[in-house]
This record gives sequence, C-alpha cells and structure tokens, in this order.
Amino acid sequence: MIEVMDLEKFEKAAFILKTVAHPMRLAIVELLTNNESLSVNEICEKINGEQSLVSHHLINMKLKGILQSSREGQFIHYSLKMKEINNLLECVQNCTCHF
Amino acid sequence: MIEVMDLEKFEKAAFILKTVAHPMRLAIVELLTNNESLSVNEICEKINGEQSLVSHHLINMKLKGILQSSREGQFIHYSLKMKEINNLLECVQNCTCHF
DNA sequence: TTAGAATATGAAAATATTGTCATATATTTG
DNA sequence: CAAATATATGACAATATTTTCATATTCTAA
Repeated sequence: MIEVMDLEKFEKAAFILKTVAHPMRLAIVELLTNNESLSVNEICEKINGEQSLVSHHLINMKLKGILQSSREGQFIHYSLKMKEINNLLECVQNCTCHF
Repeated sequence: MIEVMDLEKFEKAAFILKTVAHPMRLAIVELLTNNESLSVNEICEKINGEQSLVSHHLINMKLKGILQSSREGQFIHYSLKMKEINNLLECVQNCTCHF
C-alpha cells in the first residue's frame, strides 16, 4: 500500500519561500533584520532600488505577512513581522552550490 | 554617505530559494531527505504526481544543483546533492503565518 | 527482436511574476 | 492654500514558471 504525501503543508511552506525568493526582497529582509524599522526611502537608498518598485515589493511582503508598516508623520516605517524569516536567510546562505 | 548593499549575494540565495519554492518540489526534497534515494516512479507514487510533471521538476532541481541522479538498470535514482537544503525546509516550517 | 516498463523531452497553452511609467494620495512646511 | 516630499497605485509590457500532452528513448525480459 502506497503512502501518499500530504501536499498541504508544502503549499504553505512554498508560499513563504516564494514570497522572499527574490534578490531585492531578500535584501529588504536582511535590512530589516539589522534595523528594527526603516522608511521606504531609507530602504530605496540602501538597496539602490527605484521607489515604485521597492514599494511594490514592500506591499507584497506586507500582504503576505512577512512585513508590517506604520506611519510616522510623513514617513512610513516598515519592519519585520515574521521574525523567523531571519533564520531562513542565514540558512540558505549555508547552502553550497555544487557547480 | 549612503551605504549601498551588494545585491549579488542575494541573487545567489534567491536562486536557491526559487528552485525549491514550489509545493511539489518541496515534497520531493522532504522525500529525499528521509530516503537516501528513490526512483522516479517511487517519487510519483508518494507525492501522487504525474510522471512527466515530476520528471520536469526533478530535472530542473538536478540542473540547478539541488539533486543528483544515477541509473540503476531500468530505474533512475534521484538523491539530494545539496544536503543543506534539509535545514531550509525545517526552517521555513518554523515560520509563523500571522494572518 | 519485440513488448512493456521507466524515464525524458519538447512544444504549446495557461498562468504568474517582475519591472516600468504615469499619476494619485497623504503629509508637512512656508 | 500651494509647493515639496514621501509613498502608493494601477495599468501594461516583458518575462518567467507551470502544466499538459504527445512522443521519444532506454532498458529488461520473454
């Protein structure tokens, strides 16, 4: 009798992985790991990214539960909501590319 | 003076993350974490996936250095090449979805 | 040597992601 | 209030990923 795996838990994991699997989004995650919170412009400057594109990525990660934001005057500060995402970044950087 | 981040390391990390960020591919990775090596058919059965689709995913992950394969008679056995990918899976499963 | 099983391949359709641009909204300051 | 700054939005084009289907290849066994 064949044991069939339950794909549901992998869908959840894939959802999170896909959300961060992008160089600019990973840079943002690292930035917010090292800086309790940052404004959109600070992020743009540090990762050298165009405002609108960075904004899209920020909103995307916020929607998916990775980030959170709060307005402080004219600025909007983003910070990590899913803190565990830190480990992920470290973890993938230990992966050796065997090419 | 603004410190600009180096996107290169994030490109590498994103490459690996993207390669596994898919439910079926994650299932395959877990399977091969628990089973030194498996044939394509064994994998198809366990994850309840169509042969051709599973094959595409296997070849994709092999190309990108995550898996390796070897023929044993009429079977082709796949196994993990990038072992560190184990940790990634565990790691992402610790991430809490704050919805 | 042919039939059947195991696996790969390639093209095409379906779908999703990414980046760009122009513009909108909110806030502060003069 | 008007101008300037900070951020978001939405449409669209460009690109990439995922699935499916039909078929090819490789191996084994009769």
